[in-house]
Amino acid sequence: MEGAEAGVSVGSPVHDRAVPAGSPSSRVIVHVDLDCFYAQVEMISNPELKGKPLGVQQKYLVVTCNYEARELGVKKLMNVRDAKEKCPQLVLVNGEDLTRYREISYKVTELLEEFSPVVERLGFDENFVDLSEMVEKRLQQLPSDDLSALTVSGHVYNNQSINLHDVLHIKLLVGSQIAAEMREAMYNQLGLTGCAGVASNKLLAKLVSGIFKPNQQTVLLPESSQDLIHSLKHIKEMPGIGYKTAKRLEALGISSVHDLQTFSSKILEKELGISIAQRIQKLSFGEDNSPVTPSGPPQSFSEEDSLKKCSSEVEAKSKIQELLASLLKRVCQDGRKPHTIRLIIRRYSSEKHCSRESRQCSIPSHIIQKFGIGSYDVMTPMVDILMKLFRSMVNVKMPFHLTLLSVCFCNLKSLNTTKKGTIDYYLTPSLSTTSCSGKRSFKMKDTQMEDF
DNA sequence: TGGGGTTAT
DNA sequence: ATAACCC
Repeated sequence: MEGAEAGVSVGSPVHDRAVPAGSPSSRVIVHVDLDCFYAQVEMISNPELKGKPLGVQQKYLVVTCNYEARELGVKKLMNVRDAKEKCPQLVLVNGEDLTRYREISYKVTELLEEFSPVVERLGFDENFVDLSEMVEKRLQQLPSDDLSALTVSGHVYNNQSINLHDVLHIKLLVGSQIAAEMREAMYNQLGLTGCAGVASNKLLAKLVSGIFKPNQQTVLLPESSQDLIHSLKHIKEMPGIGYKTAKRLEALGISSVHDLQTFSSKILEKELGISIAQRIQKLSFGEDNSPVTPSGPPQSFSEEDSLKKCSSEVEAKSKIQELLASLLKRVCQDGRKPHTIRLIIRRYSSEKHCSRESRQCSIPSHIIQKFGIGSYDVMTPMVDILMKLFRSMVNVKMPFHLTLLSVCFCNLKSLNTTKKGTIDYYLTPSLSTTSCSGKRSFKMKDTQMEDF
């Protein structure tokens, strides 16, 4: 029954709405969430840290910490001074350089992609995987009447009992087994522990993954989804409802999930716009039809540094050079070439919610060509471009006070899709030179094969 | 609040 | 280019 529903409807849009949407083909989604990821990476790098309360520090904040530290009262995003006061034995490591975290983060995503290619990253430490197809295959290969041998892996939300005659229960149960295999693989191959949540959509999978917390997993059966969403004490805890939307909802007298469920749709649409209103009101019922969108390689690379005070052009230039140098290494390893560069600043302001300003421009093609090679200095012309962007935002003849500088490369294009068939393509240095440790793997090879 | 990311407008 | 969201 699922295969027939997957087809694209040929009806008019009007009919698509009137018809019950071709019935909601049931999905099995897993949300995988690593335990205090940065702290885990640090303990792998330096095993002597294991067993001690450990915090990862960025500037004056403890951005994350291990469970030993949490038991002693340290919280995420806690001020270093407060953390040291609460927990004088706290060991701190600097986590401002994200390189190792980023590398291991992508190893986790790649490991999950081996189970099913449909993996969506959320930050460095969370992934969604659509297990629907895998579950179908496993059920088809099951010896006919052997359902009674199936067992759930991990916890069942609410301790709800499983009905082996209910096909949705069976699918989710198989999903829980795959989730356990994923966590086993993460531990055996990468030494990482994490939680998993299995449910029929991303919202519910994410919410249920946090129910049993370090290194455990939970499956949500459909009959308990209302209990799960009503366990949220405030709508701000609903993924997809952020700070701004929560404030606007509160102004309307909406603070609980139940408030949002029962609020007038018409008024909500008028207040928030039809798009946000309809999306978040569906979320309040636990409904989320958003697909698991494969993340693939990153869309952008950026490096930023927050500063106490940057008030001269010379200071800015030297920071920008640092940021750019790191970015160039990353871009070189990636193998793709950025066609756009952006400079972002944050100006000091007493209490206004610190917003950022940015200016971007395309990178001249003669510079793009030079990205892979070491013989030509790409720093100098890029710094010149960035300083022009800088002066277009900051009047350097007037006093200024910046608290953040950031450089972003985006609009990344693969070598083999840009101007293929031109002489440039065959002469592109980074495919033949040794200056760049070509970290490109089979994905690039696939597209190259298609091209030839 | 750090140092990242994404999508929508 | 900004604003919202996520971690």
